[in-house]
Amino acid sequence: MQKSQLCPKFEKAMSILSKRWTGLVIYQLLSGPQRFCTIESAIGISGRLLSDRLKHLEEEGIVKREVYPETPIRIEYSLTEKGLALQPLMKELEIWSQNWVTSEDTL
Amino acid sequence: MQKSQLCPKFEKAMSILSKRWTGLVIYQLLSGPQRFCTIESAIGISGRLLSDRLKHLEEEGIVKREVYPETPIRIEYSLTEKGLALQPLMKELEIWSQNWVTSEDTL
DNA sequence: TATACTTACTTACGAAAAGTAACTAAGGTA
DNA sequence: TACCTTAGTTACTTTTCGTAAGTAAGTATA
Repeated sequence: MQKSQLCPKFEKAMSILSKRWTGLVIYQLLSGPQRFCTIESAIGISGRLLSDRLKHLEEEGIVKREVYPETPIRIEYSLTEKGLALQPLMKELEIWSQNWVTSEDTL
Repeated sequence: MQKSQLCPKFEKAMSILSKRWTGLVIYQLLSGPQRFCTIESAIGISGRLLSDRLKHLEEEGIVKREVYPETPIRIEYSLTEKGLALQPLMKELEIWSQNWVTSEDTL
């Protein structure tokens, strides 16, 4: 097996998107900043994995985390400029899914 | 944990793209029909997983497989219309990666 | 005839990641 | 003190991945 011949930047971008749940987390955050439990129930991910994904997306500079010391505590996750820049891509995926994914596909 | 509130078609589309390697396989096939071993070395995937991914993409109607009984045998994989329709999305990912992925990110 | 070569896979198996559920920590409330 | 809320973490099982070796079909070579 050989090393890939692809552009490393593209490969990196794809590796972020092709990790399970990360795409959906980003998509969900495109509708605005929100807290942990909101994302959790919106996309149906478990706390264990959401915690992991948010941590990685923060490290990648795609998501930022802000703490509001209210009662009960509020921690909001939102997209950085880098994260928001994925909007056109998500739009294309919406278009493709509407045009090509049938209702039988979703069963 | 609750069920997701997202559009099922979009979720399905994302599930295809967020399975490891599928995005790269589709991207690679955008440059034209090609055989198993070409894809294998171009993106650095193992035969075991490439076989699995091509089978699934065929089931999804994104990839088609054609056998040419030459010597040695030639089996070509190419994108269907549904697969080709992912080109704009891949273009957006290229743009994003060029704008936002740094060379340090790729280390 | 037997051995080897090519492509396109498949099988076996240990390692890594994901899924589920229960648990913890911090802060406030009854 | 006991309990509630959010935001996680831990423990454990199941699924998926990665690596390497093996198989099958069809030539070609010694």
